[in-house]
Amino acid sequence: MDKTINEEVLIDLSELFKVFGDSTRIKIIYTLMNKKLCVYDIAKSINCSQSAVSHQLRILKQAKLVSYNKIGKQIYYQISDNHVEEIFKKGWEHICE
Amino acid sequence: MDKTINEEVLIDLSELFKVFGDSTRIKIIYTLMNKKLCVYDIAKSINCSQSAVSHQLRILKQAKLVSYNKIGKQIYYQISDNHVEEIFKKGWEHICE
DNA sequence: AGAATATATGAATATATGTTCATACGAAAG
DNA sequence: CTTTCGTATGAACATATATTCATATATTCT
Repeated sequence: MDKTINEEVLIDLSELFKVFGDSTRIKIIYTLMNKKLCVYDIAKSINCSQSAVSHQLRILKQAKLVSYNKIGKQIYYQISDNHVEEIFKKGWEHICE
Repeated sequence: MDKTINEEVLIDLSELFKVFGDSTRIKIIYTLMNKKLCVYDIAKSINCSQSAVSHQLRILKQAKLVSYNKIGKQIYYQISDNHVEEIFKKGWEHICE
């Protein structure tokens, strides 16, 4: 393996997939597809504690898989770009075949 | 979230991505793209011990991401289907933009 | 059959990770 | 300005995971 060019990218890639590789986070991603939701609604939707969701949202934010904007007291989260949904869908296809 | 239909699939999906979410495994996948290799050559290629590679190959086999066939003493591994490369590439695109 | 080679496996260890609980922070409303 | 609501955060705990080391298994070659 060409260390200078690829190794670092491969590590980044594994870290990207690691973010998708948790059931809470993948549920959050799924829940946010095509809509914005605040933390409380995400938690309710995936039947998980507010705290756990908040922790996982932090990881999703750091990985730039979700973005957010504030409206009043609430913070609305959304999928940050199309790649996220594409990766999700490719995985989904693999599962469902 | 519709528990009866989707929750289980989402868990499966997270487990699929979890397999991609390790640097050793993603290196193995990358190394196997477009070619078959035996365990020793994989290990040499990604600069990792034979044992560690073997352990990770087991996980990749279980997830049906790689398949293999025996030739003499050696076992040649390969990517099991196109989805694997597509998922890899989608992630790669996300990283490199 | 015995030696050598290729791979797999189990136990042990260290590390990483996710959840819970308690609490802090910040904004809006009264 | 105090209370309330929504969210974030830190510590603690339990669990999961990856690697190493030693060894087992299996196949080929002499």
